[in-house]
Amino acid sequence: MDYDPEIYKLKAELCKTFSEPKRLIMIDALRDGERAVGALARMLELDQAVVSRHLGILRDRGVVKARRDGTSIYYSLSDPKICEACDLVHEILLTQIKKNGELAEKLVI
Amino acid sequence: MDYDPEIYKLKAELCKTFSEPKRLIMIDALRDGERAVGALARMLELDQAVVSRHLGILRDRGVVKARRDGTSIYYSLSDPKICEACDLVHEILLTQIKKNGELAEKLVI
DNA sequence: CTGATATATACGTATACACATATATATTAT
DNA sequence: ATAATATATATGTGTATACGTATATATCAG
Repeated sequence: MDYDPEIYKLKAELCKTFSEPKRLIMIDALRDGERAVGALARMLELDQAVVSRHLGILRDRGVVKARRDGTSIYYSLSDPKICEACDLVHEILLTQIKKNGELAEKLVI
Repeated sequence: MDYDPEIYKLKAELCKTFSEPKRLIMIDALRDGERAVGALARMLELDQAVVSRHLGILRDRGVVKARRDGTSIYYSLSDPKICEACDLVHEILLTQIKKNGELAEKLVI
């Protein structure tokens, strides 16, 4: 079997980018289009430094791209497939919750 | 905006499950069907304890399920969507690499 | 019950990450 | 040049996680 470790390391790093609740919320908030850092911070009621740091991480991993306009920096998703991936994770989670619900019912009986 | 923190926490935990190269390799190794712990360890040339621990993490997060047969425990993917999600991550990564390649070419010129 | 095989876990250690706070940088207007 | 606004980063701290090694548990054959 030839599982190229380098590729899997990169994939894991990309997944790690999605492994933080606030970053996932930010990604969803960027679905409708670009947002400036401050706008995102206010919208999500998060500290400016926190938003900036998380956006920096997303940018370093190529998940979002930045565009400067004056003093503001606008961030947007770099690939529509990122939304698809998040949707899939959502579906997987819903399936899990549903299964657990059924299991809970069985245990109650 | 109503971003339910609980849901995003669960999503992030699920993504965290995918944030480890060895776990991603294991998931791919389980695409063809169930495998016992020892078989996986030999196949991937990993320590038994390491494989067991990672499988335990995947199991706790509902990514794989376990079936005992004698002294062996066979693990398999719990949801085909997990493969789809990994495929999407792979595509996103390839797109990134391609973009970086183009950028590199531009820089060379 | 004993030994053999398969799997899981406990412990110590090193590393990575997220946060709060404070500070630095960059751009524009005056 | 200076002030104002927007964004980024540095530092210290607590927490999580992955590993290697050793050990524990579970199942079966005899």
